[in-house]
Amino acid sequence: MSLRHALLGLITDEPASGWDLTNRCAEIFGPVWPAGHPQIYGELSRLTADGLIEVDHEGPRRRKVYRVTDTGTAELRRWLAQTDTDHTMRFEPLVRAFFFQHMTPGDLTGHLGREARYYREQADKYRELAAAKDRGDYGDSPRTHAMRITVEAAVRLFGALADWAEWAQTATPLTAPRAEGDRHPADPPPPE
Amino acid sequence: MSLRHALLGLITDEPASGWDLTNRCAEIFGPVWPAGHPQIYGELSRLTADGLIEVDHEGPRRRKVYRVTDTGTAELRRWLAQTDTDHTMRFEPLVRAFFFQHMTPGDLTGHLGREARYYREQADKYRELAAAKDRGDYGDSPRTHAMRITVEAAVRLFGALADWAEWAQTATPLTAPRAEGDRHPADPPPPE
DNA sequence: GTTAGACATGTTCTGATAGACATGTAAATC
DNA sequence: GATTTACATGTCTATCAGAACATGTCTAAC
Repeated sequence: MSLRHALLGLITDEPASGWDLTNRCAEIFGPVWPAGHPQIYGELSRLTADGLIEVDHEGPRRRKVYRVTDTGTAELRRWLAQTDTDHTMRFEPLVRAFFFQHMTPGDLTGHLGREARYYREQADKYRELAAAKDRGDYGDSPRTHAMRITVEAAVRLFGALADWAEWAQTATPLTAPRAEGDRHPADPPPPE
Repeated sequence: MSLRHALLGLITDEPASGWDLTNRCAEIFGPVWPAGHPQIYGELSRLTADGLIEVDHEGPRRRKVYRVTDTGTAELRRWLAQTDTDHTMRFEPLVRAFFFQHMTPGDLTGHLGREARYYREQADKYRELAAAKDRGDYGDSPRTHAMRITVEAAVRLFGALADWAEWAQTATPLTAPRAEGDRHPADPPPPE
């Protein structure tokens, strides 16, 4: 359950409302840790109950602004320093890739083309996020250097996938030799 | 829910039991789509009920061997050809990385060192998997070329992360200039 | 013979996730 | 004045994932 710590981290960076956090999660974590507002509001209640954050009501609207407590800061740092982290990466496209052999060459290259475009977009998105930071678009407080390191990770990650998809498109007409009696599902049935 | 299709794909490659599939999932998909045996056995029941696979009892032990049906093959190909795929990559380390600024330089470099080692190991693991395939260690049926493409994706993915962690370690003593009144949580409190 | 380790298959419970449902306000445009 | 869009906060329910619980067999070593 790292949404808990993601929220704790964002609130530590600066106080924010549930609405803010919903948007910032979508923008910053995007596809690496998706979370809808139902989850976020629920987790905020729990964090408040546990005393890791506290809430102030602000403005004419009943807008709730959350601030981190000392306990919360301590917990964030404990989480960051943890050595036994979870490296699980749940990533369907890679699962799918294991079965590319069952696609026809045409299907496959079309598919890889779309993947390449998508990953390139994601890499660009994070590059843009870093640039926006550099311009100070975000009310720039502490996170500068560290932010750049992180964004670099995301850029490399998506960049590597984009490179791969482009390489795989040209490198692979799926014409690998096949064993006897080992028909591709897309092949016409053999004559009797 | 792509475990369904992962299993369908593996069974299409060759008939297998729940035990086989549990091990193959762990070995092949490893950290990109983890699945324990409770999930796998459950999904196999559902796949059987839906007529996508069928089961034979084999040997003295009540070992159940699953085979794909024609309906199952069709469903696999439908899934592969889908254009609106889910690109979500649930990846906690990247979430954590967004809050590196809250770590002390020492903590951070130690952390990055561990990350680098782990990712390098994963990349090597997939490289080895590809090499084993090339040697025909796996009773090599159809998946050769396609397998290599996939493994290449995994190698690049983990390789990019390893490169990043190594780069971040040397490139970043976390000494970025900080704004006035913007204390690092790990700093000693300022004198009164 | 018995014990240990690999093989093999399930259920159950708890927590995480995602989509749908539900409500209401402030500001800007028409 | 009415409508639309963005802001803002929640609940409910179904499904999914993961850990623990539970059972039993075959094979090889002792």
